[in-house]
This record gives sequence, C-alpha cells and structure tokens, in this order.
Amino acid sequence: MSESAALSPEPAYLASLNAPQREAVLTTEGPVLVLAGAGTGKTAALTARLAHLIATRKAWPSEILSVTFTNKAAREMRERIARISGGAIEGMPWLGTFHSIAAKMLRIHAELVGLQSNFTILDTDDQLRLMKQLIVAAELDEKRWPARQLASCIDRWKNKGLTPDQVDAGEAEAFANGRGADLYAQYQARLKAVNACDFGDLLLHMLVIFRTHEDVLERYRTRFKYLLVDEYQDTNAVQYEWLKLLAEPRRNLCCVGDDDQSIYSWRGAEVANILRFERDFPGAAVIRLEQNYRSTPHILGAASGLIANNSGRLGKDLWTEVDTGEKVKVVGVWDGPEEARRVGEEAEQHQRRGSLSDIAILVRAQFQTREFEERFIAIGLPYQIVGGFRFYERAEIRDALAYLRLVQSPSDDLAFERIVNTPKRGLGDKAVATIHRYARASGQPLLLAAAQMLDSDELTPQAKRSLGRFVGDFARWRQMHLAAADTSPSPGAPPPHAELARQLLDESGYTAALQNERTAEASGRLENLAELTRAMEEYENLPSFLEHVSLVMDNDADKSGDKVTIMTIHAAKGLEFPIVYLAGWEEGVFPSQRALDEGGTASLEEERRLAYVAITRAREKATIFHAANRRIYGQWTSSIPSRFVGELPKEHVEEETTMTGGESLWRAQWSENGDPFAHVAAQRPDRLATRGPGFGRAAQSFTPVPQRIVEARASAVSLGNKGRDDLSVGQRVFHGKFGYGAIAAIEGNKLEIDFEHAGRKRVLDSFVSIG
DNA sequence: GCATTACGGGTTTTT
DNA sequence: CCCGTAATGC
Repeated sequence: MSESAALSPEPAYLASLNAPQREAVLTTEGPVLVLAGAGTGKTAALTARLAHLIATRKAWPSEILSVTFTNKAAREMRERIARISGGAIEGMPWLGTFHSIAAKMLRIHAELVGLQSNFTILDTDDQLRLMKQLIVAAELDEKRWPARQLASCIDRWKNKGLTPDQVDAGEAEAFANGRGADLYAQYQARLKAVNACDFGDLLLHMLVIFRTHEDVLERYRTRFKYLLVDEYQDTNAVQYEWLKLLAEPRRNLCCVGDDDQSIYSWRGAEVANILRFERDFPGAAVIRLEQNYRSTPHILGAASGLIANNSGRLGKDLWTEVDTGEKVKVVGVWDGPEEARRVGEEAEQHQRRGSLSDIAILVRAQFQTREFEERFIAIGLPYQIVGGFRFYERAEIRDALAYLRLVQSPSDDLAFERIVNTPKRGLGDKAVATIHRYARASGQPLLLAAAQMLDSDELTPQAKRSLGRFVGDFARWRQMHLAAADTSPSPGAPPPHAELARQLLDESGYTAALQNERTAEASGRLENLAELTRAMEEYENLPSFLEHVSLVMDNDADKSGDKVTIMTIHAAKGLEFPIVYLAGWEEGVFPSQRALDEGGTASLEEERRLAYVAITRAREKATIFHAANRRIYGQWTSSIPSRFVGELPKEHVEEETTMTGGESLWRAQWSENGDPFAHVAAQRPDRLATRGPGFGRAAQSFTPVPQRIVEARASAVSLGNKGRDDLSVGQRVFHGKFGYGAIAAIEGNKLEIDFEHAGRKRVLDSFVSIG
C-alpha cells in the first residue's frame, strides 16, 4: 500500500472520485455529514474513506466502527473494501448492522443487564406467543388488545430508548388503558427469566449499559477512533443515543445519508436526526454529493421537482453530465388490469432486444403485485416478486431452528413450546398446560420438567408415551451435539452439526410428516429444509450458525434467470434498474389512504419521499401509471390521479391516456356507480380482449380462444362445472411458456403447477396440455 | 386432539 | 376479494 502510494501521485482509492467525494474521504477528523443524493456514488465514497483511514494508519481496521442498516449493505461494503485494498484490509470486526454489533457487545456484557452471555434472540413468533400469555394472564380481552398491538407498542418504546419505568402515562395509554407499561415490565421479566432478548433489546440493553457503566462506555470510546454510519436518515432514537455516547470525546463521526430518502419513520426512524446534525455536532463539515451517475436529466428533473414540494429539507441539487434520455412518461389507463396489460406488453417488446432483468415494477403496497402476477402468468412472462416471506421466517425453517435451539439450550422454553407438538404427536394444549404447571411449580425449564414427569402420573399414558419419546430423542441429540463439539471435524465430510440437523429432522418425524402431505407446498418445504442444512455447513458449529440466523434474516432474491422484478418501493430502496414502471399513482393508493387519513403533513411528506425514491430507481426510463378504476378489497373504486403526478414538472413529463374520448369520458365515469366494465364494454369492446403479444406464444400448444369465451367458461366453472375433466392432481402437463410440470392442485379453472424449471406457478387450465 | 367453518381485517419491513 | 386466525363441532 505504501509503495503504490509513493509511486503514484495519489492513492488508487481516490482515483475515480469527484471533488466532493474526495472531500468526504479526506475530511477524517471531527463530525462530518455527507448528504448523498440518490445515485451519487455514496458507497464508493464510504469505502474509500475506510480504505483511507486504514492506509494512512490513522486507525487499525479494528478501531473503526462502521454501521449499516441491512446485512446486505454490510456485506457489500466488506466486499468492496476487500476489492479496493486488493484484499489487504481484512477483518473489520466492527463493520455490521447496529443489531449485529450490539449483539456482539451484549454477549460480552450480558450479566450487567441480568442475562447470560449465551442468551437467545427471539423471533417475532416467540415474542407474540409470550405477550399473548401475558395478556391472558392479565385478564385482558385478547380481542380488544391483541398481542400484535402490544408488540408494536413495546417495539416503539424500545426504539425510543424507553425502559419500562420510563414509559410515561401518556405513552402507556396506547395499550389497554395504561396497562401497557406494566405488561412491558412483565415481558422484560419473562425474557430475563428465559435468558432471552428481542431485537429492540440488543440496542436498548447496550444503551442502558453505556449509561450506567462508565468503564464499559470508556472501553468502547477508547477503541473506536472513527465512527461511520450509513443511511443516517434511518436511525431511530436509541441508535442516535448510542452514536452520541460513543462518538465522544473525539467526535470523529461521519454520517452518510439523504433526508429525502427517509421512508422508515413508521418503524422508528427519525428524519430529525439528520436534520439537526449540525446542531448536535457544532462545527460539523457538511458535504453534498450531488453529481448523479445513475439517471437521465429528465428523470432527475422530475424527481427533484416532486421532492421540492416537501418542507424542512436540507436541500440538494442533483445534476448529471448525461444530456440525453426520454421524458418521464405518465400514462392514464382505465383500470388495474389494463395497467398490468400495458406493462406486460412493453416488457415483451423490450425482451426482444434486451433482458427482462432490466425491468422493475414498483408498487406502493403488496396487494398491487397480484394484478401483475395474474397477467404475467396469463401471457407467460417470467417474473419474480421480491419481498414477502423471507427464508428464515418460513414456518418449517423456524420449526427446524426451534429443534436446534432446544438441542443447544435445553432451557429454551419458547423453542420447546413451538415444537413439542410439531409434527403432531398427540401432545395438545392440555398436555402442554400440565407440563407448564409442573415446570412452574418446580421452577424448571419445560424440557427438564417434562423429563421428570415421565416418572409421575400427571399425564395420560398416551401422552406419557409420546412425551417419553420426545424427551428421549432430545437426550440423544444433545449427546450428539456435545460430542460434536469435542471432535475435530474431518475434512471433506459434512460438519457434525449439519449431520445432526438432518438426523434430527428425520428422527423427529418432521420430514415424514411433510412427505405424507404429498402436496406441492410440502415438497417446497422439504427443499427449504435441505437448503437449511446445506447452509449450516458454512458455519463452524451450531452456536455460531444460530447466532447468524437470529441476526441475518436475509432476503436473497433469486437472481437466476431472466425475469421482470415486481416489488414494493420500500424493497427497491438502494437498487436501480434501466427501466422502471411505477404503478398505481392514484389518491388513496399512492399516497396511501392511511397516510391521507392520519398523520397529516408529516406522513404525506414521507409518501412524497417514497415517490422520490421510486422515480430515482430508474436509469433510463420511468413510466408512471394511474388507473381510473381499481378493485380494492373486491370493491370497484374509481380514483383520481395521485397529487404527485401533478407535482411533476411539465417539462420533464410526457402524458398519455389510453382512454377513448380522453379526459371527458374519464371524468364522466367518476360519478358513476356500479360496474365500470359495463361502461367499457359498451364503449370499447376491444378492451375485453386480453390478447397481448405474448398470448400466441403462451397458447401455442392449443387453439387460441378469444378471451370472451374463456371468460364464459370461467363463469361456468364458478357455477360448479369443472373447466376440463381431463386433468388431475399429480398429472404431468405442458405449458407453452413454463414447459413441463406436475399439477399440484386444482381450483376450478386455476391450476397450481410445479414446473420442472420455472418452479411453482398458478396458471389457467386452458393454457396447459397433457404432457 | 383435530378438522372444519365463521369472522375480521387488510401500508410500507429490518434487525 | 382473500388471507390468517379463532371459536366451534366431531
């Protein structure tokens, strides 16, 4: 590193940076706020800054605390630093998410908050079950005061840095007329009793420790010579307090963020943190990254004009050297299906020259994805929906993890509760309640209590037999686990903890139960479990794997194959695509009804920031849609274009409406009640034909049927007729686009098919032939 | 203890 | 309209 620095006029990591980026790298001392607009090379500057600190020997890698919000961001930064330094920088032990860093610290200092260092980190499911127990015990009506709501209150309090005794009366009112704070205290007591904590606790416990144990705080203050925070606009109150404490006395704190991209206030993020940075850290250098390397001038112009409608911004002017590009297109369509049809057609057109992975469809809310999904299935356009359930949140994965947790910590009562009757082994509520009672009376963990109860007559002989097997299994697995810890792993062979997991899933009957289901879901679940045990091989031992899992709820999208991506705007933050379709820009959808009803200006401004994030995802082309009619919760609703459409500067926008008769017809249908299709059918019979360009391709293996006839058949089906009687579950069929597959389920004229290559899809029966 | 039906509720999602 | 959860019957 020093050699190359001596040879070239400046170090390699500065070479491709512009002036403000350099400033962000070279201003190492004192507080720095880097306002990084969308697509302005923020990560490049950030990684260069880390490389610089290390290359100039201002700090060792272990003396820099760098925090990100997602594991993905942390991973990317790690990779980029390795690349930028040619692998010279390794082992940045304090680069990670707030939560993973907090967990690492808390393992060291656990006893200061009454935990043992091997505490478990609960998932949402465990939390809810625990809270529900408390609500029932408090004799509250669990209908009126659902556990979910308590969970969100407690989460909010933790995000604000409030311990149970700090929750004031006003806050406590939020749950069960003031009993919320009390339940919070009970919940914390229960967590301590089972040696566990939740996500919010990781940060809050450490904050409490910093506040009450000067020596611990001092230790980290001495260690961290430089602090770096990415996505600073997303920090919540606890995280802010953390940083303020740790940054002293050197105050070498560099925060990078964009106030215009703050879209997570609903989960505790406070834009105010970034807005008042200069006041919090007087003398702070504020550096603006405004040169955009991503989008065309029209896209930037549209986004900038829109966000200018927000007040209380720090302000940035994005610019680009690019001087070509299309205007942002705004398309008014009749209804949701037409919106999906249009996007599908354009995607197919693009597919002829380019790749489908260039295209993203961004929506405000998950329910909007359905329309696109249905259309794309019909025309056989490959797509992927990003978001929804993540791998580690799936039931079968959590079940497997609960087994493993219980093997590792026999006192993990929450894990015990989760799996004692999963798969069904005849230990229902009654048996479990008995075990509970016994455990509580004898002050023991559930699994231990269960083992002792085998010698008593508390349980029915049937339950006893079943429980005996369960307990015996665990005794054996536990032996294996302990043995595995002692033996040195033989090279080549799968590590013993992965073997243990496989054996455990077999012997517990979990695998068998899924195999017996013989449904498509079950086979998918078995695959997920296989993937889980495979993933375990990457880890040294069971404890380190479980730690990884509880912190890294990663959402790795399947990047293989050429597909259009459909996702929410939230999920798209930080990503970019050449072509972006922005669907559903209507009042009540985007901005969402909820934002309009409650929350006032603040939430409307957050919606606007979301819109800003959405537009700035596009590199070359952005198309905004608004539909005059949309079916929401099964009800046809007419809608007006989003106010955000009107806020786009005219010079950057090109408008189009597909409605015959233009504006007048569109306005006319407004007051109309009833089925908007009646109107459309009368005016525009062609609109009923859903034959996009892909139709022929998808339908190649059978006679094309005009849509109206297909629809007629669909209604016959809904009256009880089978669409076709030549299909049955398990049968091998051929689909024009997806190829061969087996029918997993039949619902009317809709089929669920496990395709050999395309995976599981829902298709209409008219699109398949017997293969 | 388990399968079935009724009911309600339905932004955004990470860690 | 469609999903997941909760009370209800077997």
